[in-house]
Amino acid sequence: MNDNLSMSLRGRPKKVDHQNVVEIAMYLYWAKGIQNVSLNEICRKAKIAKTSFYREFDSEDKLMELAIKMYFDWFNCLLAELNLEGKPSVEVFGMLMDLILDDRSEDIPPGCMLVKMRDVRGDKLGPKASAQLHLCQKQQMKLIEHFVICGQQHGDFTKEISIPTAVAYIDNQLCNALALMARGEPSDRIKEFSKIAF
Amino acid sequence: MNDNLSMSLRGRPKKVDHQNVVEIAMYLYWAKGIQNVSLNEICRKAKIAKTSFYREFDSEDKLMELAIKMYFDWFNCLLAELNLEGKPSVEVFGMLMDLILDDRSEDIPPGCMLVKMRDVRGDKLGPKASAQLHLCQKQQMKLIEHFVICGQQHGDFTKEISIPTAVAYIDNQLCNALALMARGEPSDRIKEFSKIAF
DNA sequence: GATATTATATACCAGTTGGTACTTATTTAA
DNA sequence: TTAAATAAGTACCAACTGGTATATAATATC
Repeated sequence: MNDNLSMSLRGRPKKVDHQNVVEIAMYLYWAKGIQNVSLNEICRKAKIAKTSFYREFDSEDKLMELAIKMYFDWFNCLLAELNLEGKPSVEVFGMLMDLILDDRSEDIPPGCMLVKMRDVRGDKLGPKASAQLHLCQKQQMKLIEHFVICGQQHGDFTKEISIPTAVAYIDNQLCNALALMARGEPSDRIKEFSKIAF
Repeated sequence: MNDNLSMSLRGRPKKVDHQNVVEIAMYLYWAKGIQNVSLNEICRKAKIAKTSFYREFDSEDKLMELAIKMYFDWFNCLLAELNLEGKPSVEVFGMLMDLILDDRSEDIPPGCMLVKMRDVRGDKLGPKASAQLHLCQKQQMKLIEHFVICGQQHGDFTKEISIPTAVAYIDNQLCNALALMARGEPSDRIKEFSKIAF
């Protein structure tokens, strides 16, 4: 039932499934936007009492942090499966675009949770969630930078454009495509856009 | 004091300034996002009681509708001043981009109110505000379409790209630039982006 | 001055939010 | 069997939301 290693042997056994609650929160945040999901709703969907929630997590802020982290880990698994390392830049960014434009399986919300959170006002997020979000965004930029530098070393890029500009431009294009997907734009149109843009 | 033409002569003279309330609401919606402004806050800032508000307007939804309309009218005035009609496409879209990238005067919030509302969930807006928003967005697209068609007739565009695609692409680029401005991105970077994109 | 008319102000409504005392249920160990 | 330990459930908190019933203040006409 509960495979938590640090569980104590005595007392009433817990029913709340920590990971399951984070997962439910993640999907809700992802699908509806983090601003449009209340803690009460999460408890209702996860079928736990709010008191049980507060025994397991210390605040809503903490739950958001964990949900963002879970999303980012999932996303990095997807990336790892693509085996991008060593591939030419055109192929790398083509595969990233395909990943974005891919029709998702039934349960996965459209768009990217992190992209959707780009424009969330800073004062609406707690310190933990805010820090986690910035960390993810920084790592994402680092990843793009890595592939830009690799590409430039292989002569895939014109040297007229500086690396920071190229990184920001590509990040912007990918985020833009994700935002369009989230908005329900047909993927072939987005593909056209990206073809023009690159 | 009150220059409303339809005011009645009898009874206690009203203090609430209709236009002023709409204006305050517009700036708050514009600056903070329509989801992050409550009616109570507007009343506080406009220094009127909520009952006075409900005497003047019939609902929050109505106020949002009026605020969106006021914004759109202001925006169209700006456009009219540019005298775009008859100019070649490159110049038209260059001027639009300059308008976007222009450092605004002290009191005007960054970005575009309508662009900020693009990703607001439909169920968070009342029917009136929702309808007004869609109307504005449709008119905006029509305007871009107008300039695209004009440009294509003058041979400014390659015919390889269909008109709907070109319209959507340009709209997307402009909205994107506005979103970047709202996010605080430096305008010279955005200018670089748009140079690459066009 | 009395009265009709209109606007404002106080105080409330039910519903939501994140968060918490306190009681009750379920388990293990003594 | 009983006591300790742990978790769940009920019922609440203050602060906020959009919206309103009702009392009161200020004006014009009679």
